[in-house]
Amino acid sequence: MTRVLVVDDEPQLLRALGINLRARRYEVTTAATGAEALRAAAAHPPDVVVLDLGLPDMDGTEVVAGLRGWTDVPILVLSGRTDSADKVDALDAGADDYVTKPFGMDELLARLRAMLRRSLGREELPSVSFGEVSVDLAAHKVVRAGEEVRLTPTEWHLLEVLVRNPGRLMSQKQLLLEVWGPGYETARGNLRLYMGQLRKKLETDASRPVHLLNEPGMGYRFEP
Amino acid sequence: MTRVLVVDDEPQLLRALGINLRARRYEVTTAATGAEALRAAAAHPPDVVVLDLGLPDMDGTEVVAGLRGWTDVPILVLSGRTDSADKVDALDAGADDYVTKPFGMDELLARLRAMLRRSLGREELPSVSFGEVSVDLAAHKVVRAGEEVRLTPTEWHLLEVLVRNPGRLMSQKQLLLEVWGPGYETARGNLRLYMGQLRKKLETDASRPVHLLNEPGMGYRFEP
DNA sequence: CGGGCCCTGACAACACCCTGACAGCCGCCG
DNA sequence: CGGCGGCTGTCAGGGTGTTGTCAGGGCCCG
Repeated sequence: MTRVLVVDDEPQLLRALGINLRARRYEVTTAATGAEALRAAAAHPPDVVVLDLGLPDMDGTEVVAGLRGWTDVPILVLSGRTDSADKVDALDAGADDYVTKPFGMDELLARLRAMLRRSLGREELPSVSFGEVSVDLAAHKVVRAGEEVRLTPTEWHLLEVLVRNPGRLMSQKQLLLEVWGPGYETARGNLRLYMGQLRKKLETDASRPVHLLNEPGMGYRFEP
Repeated sequence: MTRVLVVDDEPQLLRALGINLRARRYEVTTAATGAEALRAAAAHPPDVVVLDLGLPDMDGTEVVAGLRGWTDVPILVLSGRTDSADKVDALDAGADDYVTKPFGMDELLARLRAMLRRSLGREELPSVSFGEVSVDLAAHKVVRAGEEVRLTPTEWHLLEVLVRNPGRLMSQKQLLLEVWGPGYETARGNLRLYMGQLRKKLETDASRPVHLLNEPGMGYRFEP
């Protein structure tokens, strides 16, 4: 879930933002001062920060600078001041967007979506690790104990389906349908063969698998 | 130099923006219609787009969608409409920022800087090296063991796509689509041919490639 | 006309996929 | 207790598709 840190000293606004964000299924944490905001961000790195410039303890641009010192998290600045110079200062300090109060909640949410699209949109690493093996779904790469493992297309496809459903039991029919397509639901021998290949290439002891498990009569399960 | 594409149908505004941007050492190209903007962006990919929503030939969000179909270039939208719904539509269509007219030039420039900080920061790779070869993406130049290597346009295009995705497996369809465009998805023989040319020109032993690798049945991978 | 450049077709070598067969394991039943 | 059938893991062989490479022809441009 996407985590938003909202920094504002007005309880009203804080509450309104919290309600709206939570209703959109964001995870919201709040801070009322700059110092608190920096602590909260460090303790629990957010995916995006909404920051009111008018804080009681420190200047808004200082907060921006304090965050920028160690993180690239997108920062959306709220301010009551329409002065152009303030906007320029905040943006040049490292903020990503600047919205003046009063603002429409739907516009704010749209701007948040636009920012998140940029930072998360570059897809967070769909990389799964188990034992001495790590699977990078984006790069189509499998590394075991530092060395790259070569997989054939079918092996990869099967592994991908299993890894995308960690801990879940996948019936043979499901796996055959997903990897081989309709018409191969009966080729159970095939599945055994490729599961064996994967075990040989990925398990430390192929004869005693730990991650690629079989449930007799039911199907197979990937356990991270 | 940073390249800005400014799309607006008001000659005045176009001139004002052009003067201010060029004074800040941006490289500016302009377009007065949506169709022209799409052509210009395709011919000469910009680093950032400033787009007026009020164009004579097409709706602004269509232009955004047309760009988003193939590029992640940051888009800053200008509009005379302060209506909140318009902002939401444009941002959700894929725009990154929305500024209402009239606007302060310094604010616009600060917003441009903020957008460029994000996208260029992420872009990196002006030059990539592997083995005895170095590829300068900006200058369109390839040097091998100190000597310049001559590449044909298609060879270069293919190499560029591979180098921009280091370590990642690129499917044949992806490569064909990116290099030859839609309609050539089936011309797999072509891809083999040009991959061979690149290997012959860049690999030390073309028959035993180390950096331009094939994964049978899946695609090709560039390994630095 | 000559020179690049791009595309097509052909072929050998290779990698991959499927099939069939067999042994081990387990639970069931005679 | 022993035989039996179902399920699983493993191995080897033949068929099929893919890849690398070469040669040849069309196109554009100087």
